[in-house]
Amino acid sequence: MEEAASEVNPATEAPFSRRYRKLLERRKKLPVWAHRSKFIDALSKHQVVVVAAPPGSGKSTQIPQIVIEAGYASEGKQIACTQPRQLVATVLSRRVAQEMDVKLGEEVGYSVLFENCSGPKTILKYLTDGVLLRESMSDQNLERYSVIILDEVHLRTLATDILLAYLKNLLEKKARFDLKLVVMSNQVEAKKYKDYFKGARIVQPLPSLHPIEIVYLKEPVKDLVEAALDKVAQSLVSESAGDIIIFVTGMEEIVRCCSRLGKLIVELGDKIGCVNVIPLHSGMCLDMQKKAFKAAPAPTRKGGLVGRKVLVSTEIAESSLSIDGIVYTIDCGYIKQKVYNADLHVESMLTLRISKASAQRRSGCARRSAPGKCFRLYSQEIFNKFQPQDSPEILRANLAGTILQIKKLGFDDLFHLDLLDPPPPPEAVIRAVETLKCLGALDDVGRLTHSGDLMTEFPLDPQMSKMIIESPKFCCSDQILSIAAMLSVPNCFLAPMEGLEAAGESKSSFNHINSDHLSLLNVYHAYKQNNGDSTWCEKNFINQAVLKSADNVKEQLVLIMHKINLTMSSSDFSSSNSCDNIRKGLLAGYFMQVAQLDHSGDYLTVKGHHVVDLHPTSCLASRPEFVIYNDFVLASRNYIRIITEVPGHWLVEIAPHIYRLATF
DNA sequence: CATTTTGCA
Repeated sequence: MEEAASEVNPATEAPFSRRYRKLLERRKKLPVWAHRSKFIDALSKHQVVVVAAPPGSGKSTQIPQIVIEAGYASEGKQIACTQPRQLVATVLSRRVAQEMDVKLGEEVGYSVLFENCSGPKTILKYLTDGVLLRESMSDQNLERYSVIILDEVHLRTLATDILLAYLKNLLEKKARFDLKLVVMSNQVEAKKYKDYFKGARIVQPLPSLHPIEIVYLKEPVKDLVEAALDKVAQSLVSESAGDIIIFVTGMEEIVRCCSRLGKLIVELGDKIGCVNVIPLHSGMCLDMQKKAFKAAPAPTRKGGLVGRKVLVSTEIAESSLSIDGIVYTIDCGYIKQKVYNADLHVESMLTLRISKASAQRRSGCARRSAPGKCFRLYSQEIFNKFQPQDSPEILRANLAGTILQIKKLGFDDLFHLDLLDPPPPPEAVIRAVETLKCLGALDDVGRLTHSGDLMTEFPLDPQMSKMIIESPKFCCSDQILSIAAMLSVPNCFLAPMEGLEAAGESKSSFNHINSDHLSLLNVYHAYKQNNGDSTWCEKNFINQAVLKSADNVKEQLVLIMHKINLTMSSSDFSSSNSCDNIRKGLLAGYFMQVAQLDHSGDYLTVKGHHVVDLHPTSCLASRPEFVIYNDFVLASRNYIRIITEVPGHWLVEIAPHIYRLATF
């Protein structure tokens, strides 16, 4: 339906404060606003508008503002603006709240609400695509929103792909005449989204970019961290002022890079001004991450050398994070990704080449405030061989959790959704359905069971959700929730270069005789007993930020338990059979991830018959006949990681549909 | 003996 344009309040009638109106006046002078009226016009005539934006055009803050200004926040409905990353969402929230004269409301999970200053009405909400997808499970028509803005759609997270298909279906079956959808992607991919949503209109804002100079290496280098440091030194000493961002692949490189940087800065002495080195990765709490947005240090004395900020970051800073002041980007050209192989039923971490699009986003970080410079630690020839776009996550992910969500959303399977690209290979889907059937989430004909329905309430892997909903049967809900929380945050053990030995000792003090899961629980309990004390964490080489978030996760999981009326039945951890019960609880979810000791002394996974080894970090003292494992890591050898010993007869007891007496 | 990206509540 083409709704009447009269429903849209003209901007002038909107009850915005004087400060906000002034801001609008100023914004209208920026290039992107030259297309303001065109955008509003498109929005009033079309249900779907695709914004084909060059990076750095400021669309993530400006488009929502234009939408609000055009009066689409009326009638008690909200406007959702999704971002692929939580960090981006919260930072943008703050920024927009500051720019518009708007109160920052409560922070709910990962989303932030705004209140229009003239009244209590909620008008804009930044959230991640995953959260919006979860919301649609309980609010099938997404009735609470009048406009949904999907940002950075071209990054193609699993949630984005499913959301796109879901929203497309919602519009096509005409469930929401009044819903407006704004899809924001990069310029290259925009047409694809226009064609996907029939009748969509493309709007193209102008970039507000400074030029960027790109420098390639002529020869390949041995050590990327050293090569990066070389470029940092060069930028610090001989290039003009401006902050630096270094993209590396992982935590280990970040730690190494930061410590080398520290030394480098000392060596350079008074040739340079004050330098702040800021690591940026997911194992840091939000507050620490937000430090990245603080301005570089001021010169130590008047007329002294200008201070600089050096960010050492993973992927997390790559998309739409416009950190002001960055002038230099150093890009290693690699990314770490989890890739799932459905045939082998194995997930592995791979260090892969980035795409051209990704390389462009990385270099784009450096051109927000001034002309920038990007050092690429690879040659032009190598760049030419990069894939043009990022690989969609849906093609390389374990789909079990997604299929479960899709069932909950009321679709028979993935193939009934009109996906943007050809669907993932049938093997991947079959594997996922098989897994869900084993877990009892789907019945023989593939319908969602009661148990499966409960599982969809948890934002976790199906095995983990299963483990949780089964936990009351083994009187260990509290402990299982703690373990689930510990498993869903990054590794909490610190291993600094200096003090590696002490760190190892401290780690083994938490060891449980036959279970890494229980060792993790020991860490959690010790952390709680010490009230999260930071000196305790430091002394024990525990990453406080990680434990903090584990604690937070656990709290959320407890809330979900209450919400779905599952009783938190747990016995005291010190009771004699408590450890056995917890291990049974683990098995109730992870019975498909079992490995058995072979005659030859190797472990074989029960599913898939892969030869594996216990990961060297495991605390298991012996080599028991049966172990359950949390994950399967493909590295120099096949390792299973986070392991718990289980007696063979438990398998038959707890998963009789998989293990029969005859087998053992 | 080998250490892992990001996303959810």
